[in-house]
Amino acid sequence: MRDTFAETVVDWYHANRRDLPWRRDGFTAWGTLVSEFMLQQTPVIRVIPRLEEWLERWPTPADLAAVPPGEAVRAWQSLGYPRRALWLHAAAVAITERHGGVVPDDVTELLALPGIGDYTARAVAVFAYGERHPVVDTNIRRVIARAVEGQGEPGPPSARRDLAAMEALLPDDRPAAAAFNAGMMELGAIVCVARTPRCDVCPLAATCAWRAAGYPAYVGPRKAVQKKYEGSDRQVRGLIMAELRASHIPVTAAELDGVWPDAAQRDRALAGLLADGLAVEAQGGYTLP
DNA sequence: CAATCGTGGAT
DNA sequence: TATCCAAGATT
Repeated sequence: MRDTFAETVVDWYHANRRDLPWRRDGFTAWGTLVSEFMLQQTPVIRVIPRLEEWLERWPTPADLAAVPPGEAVRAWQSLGYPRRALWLHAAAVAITERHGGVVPDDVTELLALPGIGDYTARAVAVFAYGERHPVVDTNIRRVIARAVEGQGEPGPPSARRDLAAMEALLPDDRPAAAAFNAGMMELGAIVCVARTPRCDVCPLAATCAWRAAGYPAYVGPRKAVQKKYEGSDRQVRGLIMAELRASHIPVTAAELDGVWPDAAQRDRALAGLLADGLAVEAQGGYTLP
């Protein structure tokens, strides 16, 4: 019985999917949108508690739109990349004002919202509304690179190529397409992982091109090495943001002097935060917006 | 296209 | 200890 590639993944997914909040019955499109924002570059395990707090406090886009953006940044806590909180708030405002408080199901309309790119727009359309689109995230890129292309790692991201590669595998049937998207992500997340793939339990092991070729080492262009975090501007921005989140009154410049010894770097970080709208000048100091 | 943007856990 | 990596988006 030769299942197709997609059928194999879908069957595996139905039998092995993790029980995650955004997969519960009755989970809203807004909840899906919030979860996808939080999951951008932040691991599932760290997202779950923040997501549940968030949706209890702001169960609809209008609820979030009604509070100052700084409240979103504060509730974001230490999920990282706090501009996402700002953009999520701005998206909630736009959804409330332009879409009657209903999260759009159309990819083009989703793409027009702040903080939503190729991945998030399709993830919301597919997982919240069951639309048929290819979804491509880092997991799916890795599974396709290995199982289909026979390479140990995906090449540099290219939205056009990556979406076309996923489209070529996508079932015609909408529910099957949604399950295939989710299944490919899940497979990449818990089996076909970056460091030590668990090929012994992989449903695609028998047909995997990379395995068949003897696991050749990746030869293509290496992804840029991530710069060291310790001592970086990112770290200083993070330290300043932690101060602002912790205080409900303006944080003075003198207080910020204590977060980092290098004044020039501190000033640069603060200027960046002000430019990004993550910090604003208040009487006698700085606060969240 | 490349650089920038947090944080924390795993190896 | 140092490096990698995580459901990306923007400029």
